[in-house]
Amino acid sequence: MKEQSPLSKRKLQALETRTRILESALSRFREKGFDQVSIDEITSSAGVSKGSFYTYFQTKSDIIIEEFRLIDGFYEKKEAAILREPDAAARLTAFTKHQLDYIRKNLGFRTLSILYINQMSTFYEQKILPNRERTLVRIVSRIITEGQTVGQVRAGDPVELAGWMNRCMRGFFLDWAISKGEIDIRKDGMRFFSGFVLPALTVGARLESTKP
Amino acid sequence: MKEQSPLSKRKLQALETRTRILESALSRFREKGFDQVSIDEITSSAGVSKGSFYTYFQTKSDIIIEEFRLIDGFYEKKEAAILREPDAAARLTAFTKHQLDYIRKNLGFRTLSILYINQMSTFYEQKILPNRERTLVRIVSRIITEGQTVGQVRAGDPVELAGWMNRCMRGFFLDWAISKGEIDIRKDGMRFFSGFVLPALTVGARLESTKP
DNA sequence: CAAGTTCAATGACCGCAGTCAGTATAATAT
DNA sequence: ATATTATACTGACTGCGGTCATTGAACTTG
Repeated sequence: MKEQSPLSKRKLQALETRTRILESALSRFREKGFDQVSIDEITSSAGVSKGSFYTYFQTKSDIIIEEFRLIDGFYEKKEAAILREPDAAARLTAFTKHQLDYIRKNLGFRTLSILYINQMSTFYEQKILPNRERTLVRIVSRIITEGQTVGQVRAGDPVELAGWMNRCMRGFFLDWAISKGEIDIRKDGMRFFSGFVLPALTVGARLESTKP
Repeated sequence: MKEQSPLSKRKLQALETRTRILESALSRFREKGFDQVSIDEITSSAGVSKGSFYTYFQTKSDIIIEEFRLIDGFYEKKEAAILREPDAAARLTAFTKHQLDYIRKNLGFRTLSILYINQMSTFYEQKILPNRERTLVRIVSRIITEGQTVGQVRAGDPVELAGWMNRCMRGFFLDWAISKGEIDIRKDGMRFFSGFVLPALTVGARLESTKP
């Protein structure tokens, strides 16, 4: 019998094993927290050996990376709603609101910390944070480009500006992670964005001087 | 009895032990790198037991924190030179140049990574990064205050603005750490500062629109 | 079919950060 | 002086992330 599927029995089993490990890990992380779950626990619960974990993931925290990829899908779903906003400033603000909400509700500062630590530690790898290919940069640079054509956004390479805005927000997320969630991510995050980041981008919102 | 000499024999020995551990650790870190040096190596070289390490430091990376405190002294030494610059923009630029230089030459991205990881991991805290008491914030907020009185800097709470500027730069340092030093800290750092952060602060440097 | 090759899977093993019950000794009380 | 308390210090021990030589099952080749 000719197998149409590109997945041979071997590949299928491998994928199955990988999925078992991934789901075992994620469900346990959610239940007890990353630090409270050992690789041995993950693998024995998944019914595989410890070594198998390392055929599919390079470090324990790589599991978290997997979950983080979902955020791009989230942005894509919100894109249409964001572009419905009337001007560039409102669009960027809406984007940031969605971002803060997603991170607060779906990631949390612990997961974010693990992500940052992973990105700084591992060498071989998947730099997902300052990656220009990401949906995040795509959407923001699109808003910027369109804003420039109608004179709402300052001049400059849209991709670079999007990266810079993104970087500033990353600074905020780092502060949030360090504060262990003590900072109010929505309130302080939006205040920082509206009060500092957005003015660096938009032309309309003139910076006021204290001297007339 | 309340009265106590700060130099009792006991305290002296304790301080001596602490110093021995600290210096053994720092010299070995510089020689072989943080990850390549074990606590056992540090303590046996210092002629003390492993347990002693943990009477003076809570984690291995706490040693790094110690070194990081020196940066405040560096800023203090540069303060006068920075304030010799003619206007707020030049002062903030000079400050940032010094900061980038110090971090590049004296810390490096590996040490910075360890610092960030430490700050995100440890709970019993010494939050030295987003700390409003730090020299960094003091100097920058002073520049901002003075800049506001002569109409060069936008309105707003100087301490908050200094914290925000600082936060943006922290976003850059995080990117630098993640990139493993691939980013050119001076070139890209100054471009980011001059092109994005400074315009968010100053009134003089008007943001240009592409539409006239 | 058998012989050879690939690679998923194994689990004993290692190195190391961090712990803690116990010891030694300085400071203080009697 | 002796007893008591405080604390610097010890090092065997634990738990866990990560490694790797080996095994055997799924594939390929002849």
